[in-house]
Amino acid sequence: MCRVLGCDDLASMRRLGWTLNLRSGQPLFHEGDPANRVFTVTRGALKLYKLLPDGRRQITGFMFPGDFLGIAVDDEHAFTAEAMADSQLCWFPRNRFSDFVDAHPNLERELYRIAAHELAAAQRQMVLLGRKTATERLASFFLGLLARVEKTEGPTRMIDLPMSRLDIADYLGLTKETVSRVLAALKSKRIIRLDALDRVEVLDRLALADQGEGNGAE
Amino acid sequence: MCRVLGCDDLASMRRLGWTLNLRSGQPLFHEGDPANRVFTVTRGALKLYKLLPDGRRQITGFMFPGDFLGIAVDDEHAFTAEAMADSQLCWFPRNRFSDFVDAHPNLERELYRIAAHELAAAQRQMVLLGRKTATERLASFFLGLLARVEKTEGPTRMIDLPMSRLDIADYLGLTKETVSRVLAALKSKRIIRLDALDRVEVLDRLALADQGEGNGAE
DNA sequence: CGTTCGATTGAGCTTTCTCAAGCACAGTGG
DNA sequence: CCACTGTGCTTGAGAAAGCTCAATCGAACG
Repeated sequence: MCRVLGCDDLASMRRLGWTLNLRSGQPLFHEGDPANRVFTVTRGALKLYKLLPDGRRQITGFMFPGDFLGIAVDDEHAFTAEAMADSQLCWFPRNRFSDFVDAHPNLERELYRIAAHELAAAQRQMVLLGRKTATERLASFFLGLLARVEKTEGPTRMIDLPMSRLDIADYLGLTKETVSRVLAALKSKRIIRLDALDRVEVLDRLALADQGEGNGAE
Repeated sequence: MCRVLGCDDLASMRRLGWTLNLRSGQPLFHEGDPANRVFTVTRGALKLYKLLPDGRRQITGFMFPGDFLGIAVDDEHAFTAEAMADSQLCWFPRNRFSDFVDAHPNLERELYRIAAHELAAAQRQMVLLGRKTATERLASFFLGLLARVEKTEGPTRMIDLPMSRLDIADYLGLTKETVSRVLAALKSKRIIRLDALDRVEVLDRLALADQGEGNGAE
Protein backbone atom coordinates (compact mmCIF):
# COMPACT_ATOMS: atom_id res chain seq x y z
CA MET A 1 0.00 0.00 0.00
CA CYS A 2 2.87 2.33 0.72
CA ARG A 3 6.62 2.27 0.87
CA VAL A 4 8.62 2.26 4.04
CA LEU A 5 12.06 3.24 2.83
CA GLY A 6 13.32 5.43 0.06
CA CYS A 7 15.32 2.72 -1.67
CA ASP A 8 14.17 2.59 -5.26
CA ASP A 9 14.45 -1.16 -5.54
CA LEU A 10 12.00 -1.62 -2.73
CA ALA A 11 8.83 -0.82 -4.55
CA SER A 12 7.76 -4.40 -4.07
CA MET A 13 7.56 -3.73 -0.38
CA ARG A 14 4.67 -1.41 -0.87
CA ARG A 15 2.40 -4.37 -1.23
CA LEU A 16 3.14 -5.40 2.32
CA GLY A 17 2.19 -2.15 4.07
CA TRP A 18 -0.90 -1.11 5.99
CA THR A 19 -2.14 2.42 6.41
CA LEU A 20 -2.87 4.03 9.76
CA ASN A 21 -4.44 7.38 10.56
CA LEU A 22 -3.88 9.43 13.69
CA ARG A 23 -5.78 12.45 14.96
CA SER A 24 -3.79 15.39 16.26
CA GLY A 25 -2.69 14.67 19.81
CA GLN A 26 -3.10 10.92 19.50
CA PRO A 27 -0.11 8.79 20.52
CA LEU A 28 1.26 6.21 18.10
CA PHE A 29 3.13 4.33 20.83
CA HIS A 30 4.61 5.00 24.25
CA GLU A 31 8.14 4.74 25.56
CA GLY A 32 8.68 1.19 26.75
CA ASP A 33 6.00 -0.33 24.52
CA PRO A 34 7.05 -3.41 22.57
CA ALA A 35 8.19 -2.24 19.16
CA ASN A 36 6.40 -4.74 16.98
CA ARG A 37 5.82 -2.47 14.02
CA VAL A 38 7.85 -0.15 11.84
CA PHE A 39 6.42 3.00 10.27
CA THR A 40 6.87 5.61 7.63
CA VAL A 41 5.15 8.95 7.97
CA THR A 42 3.12 9.70 4.86
CA ARG A 43 1.16 12.77 6.02
CA GLY A 44 1.14 15.12 8.99
CA ALA A 45 3.74 15.51 11.73
CA LEU A 46 4.69 13.69 14.91
CA LYS A 47 6.78 14.52 17.96
CA LEU A 48 9.02 12.01 19.71
CA TYR A 49 9.68 12.51 23.41
CA LYS A 50 10.95 11.03 26.63
CA LEU A 51 9.56 11.84 30.07
CA LEU A 52 11.24 11.96 33.46
CA PRO A 53 9.30 10.40 36.35
CA ASP A 54 8.25 13.84 37.60
CA GLY A 55 6.87 14.86 34.22
CA ARG A 56 9.68 16.89 32.74
CA ARG A 57 9.74 16.22 29.03
CA GLN A 58 12.41 16.27 26.35
CA ILE A 59 11.32 16.12 22.74
CA THR A 60 14.07 14.24 20.90
CA GLY A 61 12.80 14.85 17.41
CA PHE A 62 10.01 15.68 15.02
CA MET A 63 8.89 13.42 12.19
CA PHE A 64 7.55 14.57 8.85
CA PRO A 65 6.35 12.85 5.68
CA GLY A 66 9.02 10.52 4.32
CA ASP A 67 10.61 9.87 7.70
CA PHE A 68 11.17 6.32 8.86
CA LEU A 69 10.20 5.41 12.39
CA GLY A 70 11.30 2.02 13.57
CA ILE A 71 14.81 1.98 14.94
CA ALA A 72 14.62 0.19 18.27
CA VAL A 73 16.90 -1.61 20.70
CA ASP A 74 15.63 -4.90 22.13
CA ASP A 75 12.34 -4.44 20.30
CA GLU A 76 11.26 -1.77 22.75
CA HIS A 77 10.42 1.84 21.92
CA ALA A 78 12.89 4.27 23.49
CA PHE A 79 10.45 7.19 23.27
CA THR A 80 6.81 8.11 22.87
CA ALA A 81 5.55 9.13 19.43
CA GLU A 82 2.53 11.42 19.25
CA ALA A 83 0.78 13.13 16.36
CA MET A 84 0.99 16.94 16.36
CA ALA A 85 -1.47 17.16 13.50
CA ASP A 86 -3.78 14.71 11.79
CA SER A 87 -1.32 12.25 10.33
CA GLN A 88 -1.07 9.20 8.17
CA LEU A 89 1.50 6.44 8.45
CA CYS A 90 2.37 3.28 6.64
CA TRP A 91 3.36 0.34 8.81
CA PHE A 92 4.58 -3.28 8.75
CA PRO A 93 4.81 -5.95 11.39
CA ARG A 94 8.41 -5.82 12.55
CA ASN A 95 9.08 -9.54 12.17
CA ARG A 96 7.82 -9.47 8.62
CA PHE A 97 9.92 -6.38 8.07
CA SER A 98 12.95 -8.20 9.44
CA ASP A 99 12.38 -11.10 7.07
CA PHE A 100 12.11 -8.67 4.25
CA VAL A 101 15.30 -6.94 5.31
CA ASP A 102 17.07 -10.30 5.50
CA ALA A 103 16.12 -10.93 1.91
CA HIS A 104 17.26 -7.51 0.73
CA PRO A 105 20.82 -6.65 1.72
CA ASN A 106 20.49 -3.17 0.27
CA LEU A 107 17.73 -2.46 2.71
CA GLU A 108 19.92 -3.37 5.64
CA ARG A 109 22.41 -0.86 4.40
CA GLU A 110 19.72 1.77 3.97
CA LEU A 111 18.55 1.15 7.51
CA TYR A 112 22.07 1.65 8.77
CA ARG A 113 22.36 4.84 6.74
CA ILE A 114 19.20 6.19 8.36
CA ALA A 115 20.45 5.33 11.84
CA ALA A 116 23.78 7.02 11.14
CA HIS A 117 22.00 10.18 9.96
CA GLU A 118 19.80 10.25 13.04
CA LEU A 119 22.85 9.77 15.21
CA ALA A 120 24.58 12.72 13.59
CA ALA A 121 21.45 14.82 14.11
CA ALA A 122 21.31 13.76 17.75
CA GLN A 123 24.93 14.82 18.20
CA ARG A 124 24.17 18.24 16.75
CA GLN A 125 21.22 18.50 19.12
CA MET A 126 23.51 17.67 22.06
CA VAL A 127 25.66 20.66 21.13
CA LEU A 128 22.55 22.79 21.00
CA LEU A 129 21.23 21.58 24.35
CA GLY A 130 24.56 21.59 26.14
CA ARG A 131 26.19 24.73 24.84
CA LYS A 132 23.95 27.13 22.92
CA THR A 133 22.07 30.16 24.25
CA ALA A 134 18.30 30.48 23.93
CA THR A 135 18.60 32.72 20.87
CA GLU A 136 21.07 30.37 19.22
CA ARG A 137 18.75 27.43 19.88
CA LEU A 138 15.82 29.12 18.18
CA ALA A 139 17.97 30.23 15.27
CA SER A 140 19.35 26.70 14.79
CA PHE A 141 15.83 25.32 15.06
CA PHE A 142 14.52 27.55 12.29
CA LEU A 143 17.52 26.91 10.07
CA GLY A 144 17.05 23.19 10.51
CA LEU A 145 13.37 23.33 9.65
CA LEU A 146 14.14 25.58 6.69
CA ALA A 147 16.76 23.17 5.36
CA ARG A 148 14.30 20.32 5.70
CA VAL A 149 11.54 22.14 3.82
CA GLU A 150 13.90 23.31 1.11
CA LYS A 151 15.25 19.80 0.56
CA THR A 152 11.86 18.72 -0.73
CA GLU A 153 10.22 21.94 -1.90
CA GLY A 154 13.05 24.15 -3.12
CA PRO A 155 14.13 27.58 -1.88
CA THR A 156 11.66 29.35 0.41
CA ARG A 157 11.49 31.68 3.38
CA MET A 158 8.34 30.26 4.95
CA ILE A 159 8.34 27.70 7.72
CA ASP A 160 5.20 25.99 9.01
CA LEU A 161 5.24 25.16 12.70
CA PRO A 162 2.86 22.30 13.43
CA MET A 163 4.09 22.23 17.03
CA SER A 164 3.07 24.43 19.97
CA ARG A 165 5.41 26.82 21.81
CA LEU A 166 5.61 24.26 24.58
CA ASP A 167 6.71 21.60 22.11
CA ILE A 168 9.40 23.92 20.75
CA ALA A 169 10.52 24.64 24.32
CA ASP A 170 10.68 20.95 25.19
CA TYR A 171 12.68 20.29 22.03
CA LEU A 172 15.15 23.09 22.71
CA GLY A 173 15.51 22.58 26.46
CA LEU A 174 13.81 25.90 27.30
CA THR A 175 10.47 27.05 28.72
CA LYS A 176 7.60 28.21 26.55
CA GLU A 177 7.99 31.70 28.02
CA THR A 178 11.61 31.92 26.91
CA VAL A 179 10.63 30.71 23.45
CA SER A 180 8.03 33.47 23.26
CA ARG A 181 10.48 36.10 24.41
CA VAL A 182 13.18 35.06 21.95
CA LEU A 183 10.65 35.04 19.12
CA ALA A 184 9.65 38.57 20.11
CA ALA A 185 13.31 39.63 20.07
CA LEU A 186 13.94 38.06 16.64
CA LYS A 187 10.82 39.78 15.36
CA SER A 188 11.86 43.18 16.68
CA LYS A 189 15.26 42.74 15.01
CA ARG A 190 13.46 42.03 11.70
CA ILE A 191 15.16 38.66 11.43
CA ILE A 192 11.87 36.78 11.29
CA ARG A 193 8.23 37.65 10.86
CA LEU A 194 5.29 35.72 12.26
CA ASP A 195 2.90 35.37 9.37
CA ALA A 196 0.65 33.52 11.80
CA LEU A 197 1.28 31.87 15.16
CA ASP A 198 2.26 28.71 13.34
CA ARG A 199 3.97 30.21 10.32
CA VAL A 200 7.35 31.95 10.29
CA GLU A 201 8.91 33.95 7.50
CA VAL A 202 12.69 34.18 7.59
CA LEU A 203 13.51 37.76 6.65
CA ASP A 204 17.26 37.68 7.21
CA ARG A 205 18.77 34.27 6.86
CA LEU A 206 22.32 35.50 7.30
CA ALA A 207 21.52 37.12 10.62
CA LEU A 208 19.79 33.89 11.65
CA ALA A 209 22.87 31.85 10.70
CA ASP A 210 25.04 34.30 12.62
CA GLN A 211 22.98 33.76 15.73
CA GLY A 212 22.61 30.06 15.25
CA GLU A 213 26.08 28.74 14.74
CA GLY A 214 27.93 30.05 17.74
CA ASN A 215 30.17 32.64 16.17
CA GLY A 216 30.87 34.19 19.51
CA ALA A 217 30.20 37.91 19.93
CA GLU A 218 26.91 38.90 18.37
CA MET B 1 45.76 -8.44 14.25
CA CYS B 2 42.69 -7.43 16.21
CA ARG B 3 38.96 -7.58 15.83
CA VAL B 4 36.75 -4.66 15.03
CA LEU B 5 33.33 -5.89 16.02
CA GLY B 6 32.07 -8.23 18.66
CA CYS B 7 30.36 -10.63 16.28
CA ASP B 8 31.77 -14.08 16.95
CA ASP B 9 31.80 -15.14 13.35
CA LEU B 10 34.09 -12.29 12.46
CA ALA B 11 37.29 -13.64 13.86
CA SER B 12 38.61 -13.86 10.34
CA MET B 13 38.56 -10.13 10.21
CA ARG B 14 41.29 -9.90 12.78
CA ARG B 15 43.81 -10.67 10.13
CA LEU B 16 42.94 -7.46 8.33
CA GLY B 17 43.47 -5.04 11.19
CA TRP B 18 46.34 -2.70 12.01
CA THR B 19 47.24 -1.46 15.44
CA LEU B 20 47.58 2.21 16.35
CA ASN B 21 48.83 3.80 19.56
CA LEU B 22 47.88 7.24 20.84
CA ARG B 23 49.42 9.26 23.63
CA SER B 24 47.11 10.97 26.08
CA GLY B 25 45.84 14.18 24.55
CA GLN B 26 46.57 13.14 20.99
CA PRO B 27 43.73 13.45 18.49
CA LEU B 28 42.74 10.44 16.40
CA PHE B 29 40.86 12.55 13.86
CA HIS B 30 39.09 15.88 13.68
CA GLU B 31 35.52 16.82 12.93
CA GLY B 32 35.20 17.20 9.17
CA ASP B 33 38.15 14.95 8.33
CA PRO B 34 37.50 12.32 5.67
CA ALA B 35 36.48 9.14 7.47
CA ASN B 36 38.63 6.64 5.63
CA ARG B 37 39.22 4.27 8.51
CA VAL B 38 37.15 2.46 11.11
CA PHE B 39 38.41 1.70 14.61
CA THR B 40 37.93 -0.37 17.69
CA VAL B 41 39.34 0.80 20.99
CA THR B 42 41.49 -1.91 22.53
CA ARG B 43 43.08 0.02 25.41
CA GLY B 44 42.73 3.42 27.04
CA ALA B 45 39.92 5.94 26.67
CA LEU B 46 38.91 8.58 24.13
CA LYS B 47 36.57 11.55 24.14
CA LEU B 48 34.43 12.56 21.19
CA TYR B 49 33.48 16.21 20.83
CA LYS B 50 32.12 18.94 18.62
CA LEU B 51 33.20 22.57 18.75
CA LEU B 52 31.29 25.75 18.03
CA PRO B 53 33.16 28.40 16.02
CA ASP B 54 33.82 30.43 19.17
CA GLY B 55 35.36 27.47 20.98
CA ARG B 56 32.50 26.20 23.10
CA ARG B 57 32.72 22.44 23.23
CA GLN B 58 30.25 19.62 23.68
CA ILE B 59 31.59 16.17 24.37
CA THR B 60 29.13 13.75 22.76
CA GLY B 61 30.59 10.58 24.21
CA PHE B 62 33.46 8.66 25.70
CA MET B 63 34.96 5.53 24.18
CA PHE B 64 36.41 2.61 26.12
CA PRO B 65 37.96 -0.72 25.20
CA GLY B 66 35.62 -2.76 23.05
CA ASP B 67 33.86 0.27 21.58
CA PHE B 68 33.52 0.62 17.83
CA LEU B 69 34.33 3.96 16.25
CA GLY B 70 33.42 4.32 12.62
CA ILE B 71 29.83 5.35 12.05
CA ALA B 72 29.95 8.23 9.60
CA VAL B 73 27.67 10.04 7.19
CA ASP B 74 29.10 10.86 3.76
CA ASP B 75 32.47 9.44 4.82
CA GLU B 76 33.16 12.47 6.96
CA HIS B 77 33.74 12.48 10.71
CA ALA B 78 30.98 14.31 12.59
CA PHE B 79 33.17 14.90 15.64
CA THR B 80 36.74 15.02 16.86
CA ALA B 81 38.13 11.98 18.68
CA GLU B 82 40.96 12.52 21.14
CA ALA B 83 42.75 10.21 23.56
CA MET B 84 42.22 11.00 27.26
CA ALA B 85 44.85 8.46 28.25
CA ASP B 86 47.48 6.48 26.39
CA SER B 87 45.32 4.34 24.13
CA GLN B 88 45.48 1.58 21.59
CA LEU B 89 43.15 1.07 18.69
CA CYS B 90 42.67 -1.42 15.92
CA TRP B 91 41.79 -0.02 12.53
CA PHE B 92 40.88 -0.93 8.94
CA PRO B 93 40.69 1.08 5.75
CA ARG B 94 37.03 1.92 5.40
CA ASN B 95 36.70 0.76 1.81
CA ARG B 96 38.16 -2.59 2.70
CA PHE B 97 35.87 -2.67 5.70
CA SER B 98 32.92 -1.94 3.42
CA ASP B 99 33.88 -4.80 1.14
CA PHE B 100 34.14 -7.04 4.12
CA VAL B 101 30.74 -5.90 5.37
CA ASP B 102 29.24 -6.55 1.94
CA ALA B 103 30.48 -10.11 2.15
CA HIS B 104 29.16 -10.64 5.66
CA PRO B 105 25.48 -9.80 6.04
CA ASN B 106 25.61 -10.46 9.77
CA LEU B 107 28.15 -7.72 10.13
CA GLU B 108 25.86 -5.24 8.48
CA ARG B 109 23.23 -6.13 11.03
CA GLU B 110 25.72 -5.78 13.86
CA LEU B 111 26.69 -2.37 12.58
CA TYR B 112 23.06 -1.33 12.55
CA ARG B 113 22.63 -2.66 16.07
CA ILE B 114 25.56 -0.53 17.27
CA ALA B 115 24.17 2.56 15.60
CA ALA B 116 20.75 1.94 17.17
CA HIS B 117 22.34 1.60 20.62
CA GLU B 118 24.30 4.80 20.18
CA LEU B 119 21.17 6.57 19.02
CA ALA B 120 19.30 5.45 22.15
CA ALA B 121 22.20 6.65 24.30
CA ALA B 122 22.19 9.99 22.49
CA GLN B 123 18.47 10.36 23.18
CA ARG B 124 19.02 9.74 26.88
CA GLN B 125 21.78 12.34 26.81
CA MET B 126 19.38 14.83 25.22
CA VAL B 127 17.06 14.38 28.20
CA LEU B 128 19.99 14.96 30.52
CA LEU B 129 21.17 18.08 28.69
CA GLY B 130 17.74 19.54 28.10
CA ARG B 131 15.95 18.80 31.33
CA LYS B 132 18.10 17.63 34.23
CA THR B 133 19.62 19.70 37.04
CA ALA B 134 23.37 19.78 37.66
CA THR B 135 23.09 17.25 40.48
CA GLU B 136 20.95 14.93 38.38
CA ARG B 137 23.45 15.16 35.54
CA LEU B 138 26.34 14.09 37.73
CA ALA B 139 24.30 11.31 39.31
CA SER B 140 23.26 9.99 35.89
CA PHE B 141 26.84 10.26 34.72
CA PHE B 142 28.15 8.12 37.56
CA LEU B 143 25.37 5.58 37.23
CA GLY B 144 26.12 5.27 33.52
CA LEU B 145 29.83 4.76 34.11
CA LEU B 146 29.07 2.29 36.86
CA ALA B 147 26.76 0.27 34.64
CA ARG B 148 29.41 0.20 31.96
CA VAL B 149 32.14 -1.03 34.31
CA GLU B 150 29.85 -3.62 35.88
CA LYS B 151 28.85 -4.97 32.48
CA THR B 152 32.39 -6.20 31.95
CA GLU B 153 33.83 -6.53 35.45
CA GLY B 154 30.90 -7.48 37.66
CA PRO B 155 29.46 -5.62 40.68
CA THR B 156 31.63 -2.83 42.06
CA ARG B 157 31.41 0.55 43.72
CA MET B 158 34.56 2.05 42.22
CA ILE B 159 34.60 4.21 39.11
CA ASP B 160 37.76 5.36 37.38
CA LEU B 161 37.56 8.78 35.78
CA PRO B 162 40.11 9.07 32.98
CA MET B 163 38.64 12.45 32.06
CA SER B 164 39.26 15.87 33.62
CA ARG B 165 36.63 17.96 35.40
CA LEU B 166 36.47 20.12 32.28
CA ASP B 167 35.75 17.06 30.16
CA ILE B 168 32.98 16.01 32.53
CA ALA B 169 31.57 19.54 32.40
CA ASP B 170 31.67 19.61 28.60
CA TYR B 171 29.94 16.24 28.50
CA LEU B 172 27.19 17.29 30.92
CA GLY B 173 26.63 20.80 29.60
CA LEU B 174 27.99 22.46 32.75
CA THR B 175 31.13 24.36 33.79
CA LYS B 176 34.03 22.72 35.60
CA GLU B 177 33.25 24.87 38.64
CA THR B 178 29.70 23.54 38.84
CA VAL B 179 31.00 19.98 38.49
CA SER B 180 33.37 20.60 41.39
CA ARG B 181 30.63 22.08 43.54
CA VAL B 182 28.21 19.24 42.89
CA LEU B 183 30.92 16.69 43.66
CA ALA B 184 31.56 18.48 46.94
CA ALA B 185 27.84 18.35 47.74
CA LEU B 186 27.57 14.63 46.92
CA LYS B 187 30.62 14.01 49.09
CA SER B 188 29.21 15.92 52.05
CA LYS B 189 25.97 13.92 51.73
CA ARG B 190 28.04 10.70 51.89
CA ILE B 191 26.66 9.59 48.53
CA ILE B 192 30.09 9.33 46.95
CA ARG B 193 33.66 9.41 48.14
CA LEU B 194 36.67 10.59 46.15
CA ASP B 195 39.25 7.88 46.60
CA ALA B 196 41.50 10.03 44.43
CA LEU B 197 40.79 12.89 42.06
CA ASP B 198 40.20 10.39 39.31
CA ARG B 199 38.57 7.62 41.30
CA VAL B 200 35.06 7.69 42.76
CA GLU B 201 33.54 5.27 45.21
CA VAL B 202 29.73 5.10 45.16
CA LEU B 203 28.68 4.86 48.80
CA ASP B 204 24.92 5.08 48.34
CA ARG B 205 23.73 3.90 45.00
CA LEU B 206 20.05 4.29 45.85
CA ALA B 207 20.51 7.93 46.76
CA LEU B 208 22.42 8.40 43.53
CA ALA B 209 19.62 6.78 41.54
CA ASP B 210 17.10 9.00 43.35
CA GLN B 211 19.00 12.09 42.31
CA GLY B 212 19.69 10.89 38.82
CA GLU B 213 16.39 9.82 37.43
CA GLY B 214 14.24 12.87 37.93
CA ASN B 215 11.91 11.69 40.64
CA GLY B 216 10.85 15.22 41.41
CA ALA B 217 11.16 16.46 44.99
CA GLU B 218 14.41 15.39 46.56
C1' DC C 1 -20.66 37.89 22.71
C1' DG C 2 -18.61 34.86 26.25
C1' DT C 3 -15.41 31.16 26.94
C1' DT C 4 -11.35 28.74 26.43
C1' DC C 5 -6.80 27.77 25.54
C1' DG C 6 -2.46 28.86 23.87
C1' DA C 7 0.66 32.78 23.47
C1' DT C 8 2.65 36.82 25.33
C1' DT C 9 4.43 39.96 28.72
C1' DG C 10 6.00 41.28 33.32
C1' DA C 11 8.44 40.90 37.88
C1' DG C 12 11.11 38.62 40.89
C1' DC C 13 13.85 34.65 41.80
C1' DT C 14 17.04 30.57 41.27
C1' DT C 15 20.44 28.05 39.26
C1' DT C 16 24.29 28.13 37.09
C1' DC C 17 27.96 30.88 35.08
C1' DT C 18 31.88 34.07 35.30
C1' DC C 19 35.74 35.82 37.18
C1' DA C 20 39.10 35.60 40.65
C1' DA C 21 41.67 33.75 44.29
C1' DG C 22 43.54 29.91 46.77
C1' DC C 23 44.89 25.03 47.06
C1' DA C 24 47.14 20.50 46.09
C1' DC C 25 49.84 17.62 43.88
C1' DA C 26 53.41 16.24 40.40
C1' DG C 27 57.49 17.24 38.20
C1' DT C 28 61.98 19.91 38.16
C1' DG C 29 66.13 21.79 39.51
C1' DG C 30 69.02 23.66 43.07
C1' DC D 1 65.74 17.03 50.44
C1' DC D 2 63.19 20.81 49.53
C1' DA D 3 61.70 25.15 47.38
C1' DC D 4 59.73 26.35 42.72
C1' DT D 5 56.46 26.04 39.18
C1' DG D 6 52.83 24.56 36.49
C1' DT D 7 48.49 22.56 35.99
C1' DG D 8 44.18 21.19 37.31
C1' DC D 9 40.87 21.33 41.13
C1' DT D 10 38.29 23.77 44.57
C1' DT D 11 36.03 27.61 46.71
C1' DG D 12 34.04 32.24 46.91
C1' DA D 13 31.38 36.35 45.42
C1' DG D 14 28.84 38.65 42.24
C1' DA D 15 26.38 38.57 37.76
C1' DA D 16 23.37 36.87 34.30
C1' DA D 17 20.55 33.86 31.67
C1' DG D 18 16.67 31.67 31.96
C1' DC D 19 12.88 29.96 35.09
C1' DT D 20 8.61 30.53 37.88
C1' DC D 21 4.51 32.48 38.86
C1' DA D 22 1.02 35.59 37.61
C1' DA D 23 -1.55 38.64 34.77
C1' DT D 24 -3.05 39.85 30.19
C1' DC D 25 -3.89 39.21 25.40
C1' DG D 26 -6.05 37.32 21.35
C1' DA D 27 -7.76 34.18 18.08
C1' DA D 28 -11.06 30.22 17.54
C1' DC D 29 -15.33 28.42 18.56
C1' DG D 30 -19.78 27.69 20.33
